[in-house]
Amino acid sequence: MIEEALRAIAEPRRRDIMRLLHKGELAAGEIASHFDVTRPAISQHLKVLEECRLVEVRRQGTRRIYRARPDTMAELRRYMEQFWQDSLLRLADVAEAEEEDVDG
Amino acid sequence: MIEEALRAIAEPRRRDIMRLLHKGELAAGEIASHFDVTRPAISQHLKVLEECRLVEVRRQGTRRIYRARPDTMAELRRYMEQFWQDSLLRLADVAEAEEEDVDG
DNA sequence: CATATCCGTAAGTGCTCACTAACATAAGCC
DNA sequence: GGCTTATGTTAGTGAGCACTTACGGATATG
Repeated sequence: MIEEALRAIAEPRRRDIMRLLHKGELAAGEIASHFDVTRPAISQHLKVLEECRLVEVRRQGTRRIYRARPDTMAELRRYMEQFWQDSLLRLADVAEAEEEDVDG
Repeated sequence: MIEEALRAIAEPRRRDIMRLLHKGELAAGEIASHFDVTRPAISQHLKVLEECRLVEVRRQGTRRIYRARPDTMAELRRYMEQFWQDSLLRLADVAEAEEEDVDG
């Protein structure tokens, strides 16, 4: 699930959509009006974002209001933080070890 | 460039490769031996990771030693942090505003 | 009910990509 | 120069995906 969220976020257009929603909730048509692609294309992106729980929808008359889900955003952030730590901290250790090799 | 790095990282197999390299540098064959896919598949992943500067290579005889690049990792991390902030902080504001709406 | 609005869905298309199998390249060893 | 080792590259394949066009469904309005 978090896997899907990461792949969803890796797509530029979907990040753009998320950035829009960070300013507040918007109807599907309002979101689509910000882009050059057709409305169905945005609708499909919204479906992907909804399925990985990065956004949620509520209906208001004929309109569908989308909003970002901070909980999933935070979850994804923690996942990435874990990845950075498994990376940067250990790489720092590696760098130190290599310096010792050079010095010794 | 940072775009490509994010897309590269979004692929599970490439994250697995990066996690291996976080423990220290490895030859291409050593990396491949950790996975069930063929060696060329790993070689192509390594090429992608190298092109977006997430890893770097050095040659040692017939072997090619790969290591992670902390600078690009850090750059990507900053990029994502920016994204989270454009997200979580603002969404917190939105939540407060909505609570006020409810209360008021 | 008829119409307009807002929006999702289905079908089709072209592109990207992860993977495999086969070949090519480069360095060490006899 | 042959032979082995280690690895990259090429061609081909199947799947996924972003996009468009055409259609369907649900809700307000007369």
